Amino acid sequence: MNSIQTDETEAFLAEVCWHYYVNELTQSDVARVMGVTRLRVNRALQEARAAGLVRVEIASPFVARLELQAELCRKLGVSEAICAPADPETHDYHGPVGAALAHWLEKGFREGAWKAVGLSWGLTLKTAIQRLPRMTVEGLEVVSMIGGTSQGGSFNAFGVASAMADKLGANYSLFSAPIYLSPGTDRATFLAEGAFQAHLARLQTLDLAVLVAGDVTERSFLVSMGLPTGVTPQDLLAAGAVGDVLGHFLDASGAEIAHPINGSAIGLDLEGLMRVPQRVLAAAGQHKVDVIIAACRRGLVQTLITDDVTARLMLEKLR
Amino acid sequence: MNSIQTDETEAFLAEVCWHYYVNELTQSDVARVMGVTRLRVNRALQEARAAGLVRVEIASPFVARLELQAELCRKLGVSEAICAPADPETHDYHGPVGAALAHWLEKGFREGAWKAVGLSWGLTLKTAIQRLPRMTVEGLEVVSMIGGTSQGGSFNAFGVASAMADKLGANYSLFSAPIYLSPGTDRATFLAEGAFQAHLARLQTLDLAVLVAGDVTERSFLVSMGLPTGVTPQDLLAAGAVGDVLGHFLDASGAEIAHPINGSAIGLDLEGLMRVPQRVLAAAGQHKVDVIIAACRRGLVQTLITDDVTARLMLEKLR
DNA sequence: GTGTAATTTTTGCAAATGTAATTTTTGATT
DNA sequence: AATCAAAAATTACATTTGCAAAAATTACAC
Repeated sequence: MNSIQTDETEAFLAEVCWHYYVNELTQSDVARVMGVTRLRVNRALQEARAAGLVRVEIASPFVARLELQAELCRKLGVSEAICAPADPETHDYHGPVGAALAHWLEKGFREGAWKAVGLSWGLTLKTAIQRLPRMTVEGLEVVSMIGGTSQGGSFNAFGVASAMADKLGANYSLFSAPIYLSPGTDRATFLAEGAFQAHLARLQTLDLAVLVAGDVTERSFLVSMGLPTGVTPQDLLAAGAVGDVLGHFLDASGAEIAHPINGSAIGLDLEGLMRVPQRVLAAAGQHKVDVIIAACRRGLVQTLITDDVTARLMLEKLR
Repeated sequence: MNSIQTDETEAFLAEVCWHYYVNELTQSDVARVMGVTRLRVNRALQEARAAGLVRVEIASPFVARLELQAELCRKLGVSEAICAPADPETHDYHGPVGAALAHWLEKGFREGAWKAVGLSWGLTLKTAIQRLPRMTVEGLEVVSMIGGTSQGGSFNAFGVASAMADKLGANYSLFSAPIYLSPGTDRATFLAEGAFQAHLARLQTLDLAVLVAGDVTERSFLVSMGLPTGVTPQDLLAAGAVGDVLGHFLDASGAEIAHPINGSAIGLDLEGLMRVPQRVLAAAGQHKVDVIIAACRRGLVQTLITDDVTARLMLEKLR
């Protein structure tokens, strides 16, 4: 073996570290003061660090969040995770998460990262777009990735896409269609319509998909207002669903559940979504923990934006 | 003013520090990951350090002693201070301090730093010499700097000098004289004696003086056995004495007290001592706190060897 | 003493860091 | 819209650090 011999006494290590870190001498100076060679000082510092003799502490509340984010990246396999600070009182996640998404989007737009942005819809997304500053993004196109409900107001597909386009001085296009085909309608026939074809083509050119996630309770607008006639939340739960992304219901492992509803969703399917180069998911809340995990496991998510409370719940679940 | 504008948010600073210190990226990599320039990372790190955001902690019991030593250097104006670890039970300082002095001397001898070493005498010094390893120091001369008492055994001037010379294979020379002239004896006449003249000449060539300090109580052998007839500890205390170095009694400020005894000491006087290029004082114990401080204030001491208990007592006094 | 092995020190160099000068960009003002 | 001032990025360079190869020293066995 050729491992270099390094076994200085702790007193020596401590003194080297002390001169170097506390007194802020250079390694050369430490060597001179202590009457040894610079090499030994250099090695001593490495040994001390390896032995955990020196511990750097970063005294900032932000560090906890950074650690949380890194842990999320590791455990969920996403390449970026952002934890907005949740309001611990109300745990109204829409505010912080919306702001974080807005900030993230703003940065990207400013860098000119995207020309065609695909949107889903929901309260989280609406909040984010509200907080987006008014700015001009040259040649940007906002494209809705799924159909909308007939009700639902400003957080519906129409409201979300138009609000964003308005904020950014962009054009937008959306499906003039419900989320789900009614049972019996032939999907191919329906989509053969010229307007839909043009829109579907646009979806192939997206360079960013902004996703949200819904759970399978009445809290989800999709569930409470958008499900096709005859489909109940209980059906979906029975099929293993933990929530939806773009109207496609996933089980805990991230696979689409075996239920006809996934075949009748109007819009970009998950395979198509995977071809969009950049994908961000903004979602938070205790009830969404499972679907967020599922979406990440499915590999849909590159950037996850959530809040610290939800993040901790997810990590707890993944432990 | 031309102070560069650096006012990053704490979140930014924390993230930079986190990547740099926790993840151990280089500054360039941090810059790349965070999408900023290396310069900003570099500045951020400096700002964070300046703001106390990063705190390096050295987890070692030795650090406390290093800090103690640095504090002693600063407060006492000595260039080197060594605190041996005292036995907190017995607080027998002779062992640790003796060992520390022995170690310090051994290092110097090994480097061939000295050719002529001046000694005082006392228990501390005797202990140190006992712990000195047997070694050969080419051409070394051991010289006693003061006279001795007629009693006192192996810690007396004779015992100390001969023991050290024996350990180091050196020659030694000493005063065949008491510490103090009896009242009435003329100093000049007494020292005109040929043997003394030769010895005094040797004292001019010393390159190291090994000093100890005594207090003004019966615990000091000098006080209990060596004082000239008619001089009592009370006399000395009344004159402001806090202890002695080389038989010269000092007041709290380090000045020699106005008492005839300082004029009748046989040996190197303090002015002569100051001409010895290197001077080390080994002393510890609660009762010696004042005299050690005094000796340092007088500028007699370059290297102070004591124990941590005494060190803390001294710093407490100097606060 | 002599040779050999192990260790330490020296030396050299590439990478990383700290810093200042220059250029570019940005934002504000007119 | 043009101009200016301020801020930021780029560039360039000196210092410091990390690391490996070569040289010197030391330790040890014979």
